[in-house]
Amino acid sequence: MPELPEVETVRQGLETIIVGRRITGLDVSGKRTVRRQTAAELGSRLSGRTVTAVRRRGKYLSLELDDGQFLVIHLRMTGQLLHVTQPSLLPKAPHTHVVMTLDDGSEVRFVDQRTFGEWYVTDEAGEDGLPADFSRLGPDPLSDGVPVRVLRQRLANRRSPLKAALTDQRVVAGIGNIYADEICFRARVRPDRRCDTLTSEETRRLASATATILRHAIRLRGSSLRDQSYRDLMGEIGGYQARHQVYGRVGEPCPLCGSPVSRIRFGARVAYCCEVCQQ
DNA sequence: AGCATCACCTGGCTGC
DNA sequence: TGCAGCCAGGTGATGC
Repeated sequence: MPELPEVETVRQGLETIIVGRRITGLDVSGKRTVRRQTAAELGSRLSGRTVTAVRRRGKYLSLELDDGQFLVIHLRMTGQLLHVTQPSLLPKAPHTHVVMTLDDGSEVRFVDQRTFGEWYVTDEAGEDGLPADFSRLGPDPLSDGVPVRVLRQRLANRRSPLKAALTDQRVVAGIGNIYADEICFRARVRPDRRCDTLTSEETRRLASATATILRHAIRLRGSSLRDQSYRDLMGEIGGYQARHQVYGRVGEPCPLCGSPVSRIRFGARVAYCCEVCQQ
């Protein structure tokens, strides 16, 4: 599932191949990917435009166009962007819902098995020069950082479990299921701890673990799980899954103390953790 | 306001 | 072996 490190890896790839390129065509075959406007409107607003920048906040991608519009893409759970340099040699994969053609003849294909992913175009910009809708999102740990005092203030009055807060995109943008569990493990705090019981020291460790884990995961180009639904723009899988300490490792020894990793449930959620090392 | 729950969707897995 | 039913999971809507 693409979270911040995976989306950032895709962003870096897109930046390389698309900035300065003109969009020459858009073929929308899926019914659900484009829902805020018609496929025809999306196509006509993108055609002929040149991409000037590719930016990201949390899990959202924004392609800036030369007329001030933004093409916003969210991969949700199974969305993949693939760059195909010789389209005639590579048949479209199943679940290909959008094909965007560039002026060098290459294609960016959007493949999304579960059709939760979304594409839309907007011209409403926020103060930060990103699409206005992004203002709902909390700070991006990579581009904005997560100062301890911000995290402390955002967690102090919440009664929900820590993992629910970490994956709430209004608190911090970009953390999902995998990295929330890894961050909690590194900070040695249980994912089901009530936020308002966290000590300053624990919050400090959470802020620090967030930065460390996300940066490391980006260096390794993200995590691909067994279904390999995450792949980068060139179709390559990531490398961070080998570094997961607790996520998906129920029963395996905790890297710190050796006791088996637990899969705990709270509310409708599941999390992996070491019940000895994490309090 | 803040929190919980559900809907959205498909393929793979589990258990009978 | 076959198949029903569960599970995964980010986000927005809805309900309490």
